[in-house]
Amino acid sequence: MKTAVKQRTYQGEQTHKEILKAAIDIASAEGLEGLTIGRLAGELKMSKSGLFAHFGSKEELQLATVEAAREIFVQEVITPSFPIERGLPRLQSMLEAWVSYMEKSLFKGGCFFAAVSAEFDSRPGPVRDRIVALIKSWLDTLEDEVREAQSRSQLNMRIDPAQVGCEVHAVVQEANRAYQLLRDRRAFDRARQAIRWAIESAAVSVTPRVAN
Amino acid sequence: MKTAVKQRTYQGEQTHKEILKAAIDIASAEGLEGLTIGRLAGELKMSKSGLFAHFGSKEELQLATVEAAREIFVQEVITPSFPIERGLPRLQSMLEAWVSYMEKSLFKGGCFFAAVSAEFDSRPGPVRDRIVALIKSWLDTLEDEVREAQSRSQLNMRIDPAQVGCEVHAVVQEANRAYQLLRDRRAFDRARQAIRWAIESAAVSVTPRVAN
DNA sequence: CCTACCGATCGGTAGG
DNA sequence: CCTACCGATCGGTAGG
Repeated sequence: MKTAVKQRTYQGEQTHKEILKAAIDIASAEGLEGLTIGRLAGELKMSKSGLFAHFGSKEELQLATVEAAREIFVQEVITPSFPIERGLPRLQSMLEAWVSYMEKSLFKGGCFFAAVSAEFDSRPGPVRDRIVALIKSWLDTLEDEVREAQSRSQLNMRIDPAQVGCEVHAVVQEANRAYQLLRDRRAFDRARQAIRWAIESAAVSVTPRVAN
Repeated sequence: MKTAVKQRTYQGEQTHKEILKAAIDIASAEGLEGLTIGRLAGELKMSKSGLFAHFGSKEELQLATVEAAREIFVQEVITPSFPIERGLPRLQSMLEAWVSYMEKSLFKGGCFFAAVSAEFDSRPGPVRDRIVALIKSWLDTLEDEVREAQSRSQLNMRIDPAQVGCEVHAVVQEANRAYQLLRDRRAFDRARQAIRWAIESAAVSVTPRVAN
């Protein structure tokens, strides 16, 4: 009896995970609104209401999908950089992990957060609020590591940490867009190059972009 | 009789323009799929089928909306820079016009092309094809002006024009995203600053980002 | 430009 | 987890 219950709970959890994996894939390509319950049920060969039972509403499904995507992002991009020394080394490590993660094209539609942040930037509600908070927090993490690099004399004290954070964020996002739209894989190395220049030009002693 | 016909044609054209103006506004905020015929008809206080008569299908409406948005972009960003001397001056003029155009927030959801390119990057079809072609053409325009600046000895011959084109494109897109998502108006000046640095570090004689 | 429809699909519920 | 529904809305059509 006890085993059966446990079995069912384990099965339920597995199903839950499978649903969210498929949901991230669909949402990265067609958005969190394009993620309809019927579409998702069809993909998983489940009934609509069977799937629906796992979540109370479409909004709850969207929020759970955002959370699942967040966990993968943290695991792929942030956690591997924890052992790295703080300051410039960790900043570079996180940025390289981020570019690699995009280059691997883990999800059908590329970066999940790039897709859904554009989709929800004008749709008020808890889903937008959560997406905004996560992106803000990632920008803060980058900015903070720039500040740490300054305090360790790895970057010039006179540059604005927010400015450098935004610049590196910008070029990585551009790589995702260029790849998704133009299918140009050179976009990833361009992002790496742009990151190097953004960091070098903020260094304590500036190295020119090209030899003159 | 003839006047009446002309009148009706003129009226029809006016209505057509009004529809597309509203369509761009809705699509910039809620996407070209969120632009439903019922929603658009409601906004314009027309019947669904009355509005539908102007276009043969939803796809035709989407394509017409993309074209209308393109015309506004050309008029706001590209045309004003035609009188400017080619090379670095024209490049800077186009980029400043682009940032200003975003800062003005002409449409409800910010940059139309930022919104719909993210939405359609995984939806094959003529709408995606058209959006991709327009974005490709804008990137080519920027890259071409970098090349012109090189041939006029305003930028270093050893830098890659595509790299600089992508970088400036990236930082302007980042400004739109940051403003739409975080409502931080400093994003526009950060974009201007990032453009200056991208250009300065590609100049014939490099100026450091900060005085050392 | 309108009214009056069509089948399909949406999010969601009842009941098991 | 299922079948069998609900009202609302979707893109689109007929006929005027």
